[in-house]
Amino acid sequence: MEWFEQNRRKLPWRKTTDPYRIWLSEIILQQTRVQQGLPYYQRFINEYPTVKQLANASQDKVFKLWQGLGYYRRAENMIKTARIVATEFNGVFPKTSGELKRLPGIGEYTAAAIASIAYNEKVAVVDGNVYRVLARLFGIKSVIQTTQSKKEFSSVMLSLMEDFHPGTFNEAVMEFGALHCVPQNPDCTGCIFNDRCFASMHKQVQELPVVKTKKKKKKLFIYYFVVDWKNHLILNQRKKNEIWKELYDFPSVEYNSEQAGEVVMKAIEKFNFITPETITVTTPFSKIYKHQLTHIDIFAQFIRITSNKKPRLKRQQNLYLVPRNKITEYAVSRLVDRYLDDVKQVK
DNA sequence: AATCCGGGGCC
DNA sequence: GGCCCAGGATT
Repeated sequence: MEWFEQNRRKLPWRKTTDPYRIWLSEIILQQTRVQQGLPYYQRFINEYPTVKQLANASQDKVFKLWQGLGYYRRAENMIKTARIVATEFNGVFPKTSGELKRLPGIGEYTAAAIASIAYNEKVAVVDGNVYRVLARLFGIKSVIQTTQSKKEFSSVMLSLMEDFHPGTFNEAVMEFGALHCVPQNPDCTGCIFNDRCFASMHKQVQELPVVKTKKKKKKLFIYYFVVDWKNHLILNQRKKNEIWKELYDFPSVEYNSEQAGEVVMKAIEKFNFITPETITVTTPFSKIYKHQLTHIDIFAQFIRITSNKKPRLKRQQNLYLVPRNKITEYAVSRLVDRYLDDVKQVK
């Protein structure tokens, strides 16, 4: 707690106990570094200072503001929760971790964070920082991210919390993990726990915490069709339970292996909104864009198609004919954003 | 309990 | 190129 007092970063959500702002910061910071989330937090607070204003926002605007942050289900659940709080709770977030956890996008960690920071409830947070700091300090060798170890670390946190302010104590452990007890090459000789840290004394800093072995990455090959009709492009909103849910991209075909050009050309016929006789396909295709996600390596190629007949779009296909100069109003993945940057005449 | 979901920065 | 981040929902 003394270390935290002296070393804490000045972060905007630390200037307030407003549950809305605490909640917003926690949603943004799920699996996201503070430095990456910071500008997004500022933009959301500027645009939507209260939960009711966020609840009244359109999904498209919220997703555009969220663009580039990843894990887009967070944005979807964030809107849901904002609307529930605005309508069912009259704009006031529930005051216990148990009730908070029932809201979409709020799990054990986030419920504990909000309840302890905004409402002084004595509950412990367990995040990546907590796992690392406690595992090293006390030599806890349980494999993290199992239901059992989550409870174990939570109980250790509670035994340490004593009568400190719960929210401040939770933040202190996380901040210590984020700034000092970092994953790689921490400064153990300059550490306040130097004389009693299990990992440091037993030279197991690199081995702790014990993490599950990672699964092998899959590969995904996406061939995008950029269909142009009279300065309009066809956008596709991804709706299924797949990557980039709710974001916009172009009609595409996806494979788990690289495909020959003829196969891709043949695939165009499956799109019933254009007819092969009235289109011109520009060759060669674009360069291959490599895009790395946590669990997939994506290889994408963009194929420009000019149509001299108006595409027939059905609403249920989630396809939209959009004027070129309006494309920037739609939230897209970083992959598509990168492509649009490369061909600015489209953007 | 296992699996899926983004993007970025650091070493 | 691997690691991991103020995790949650679904299966």
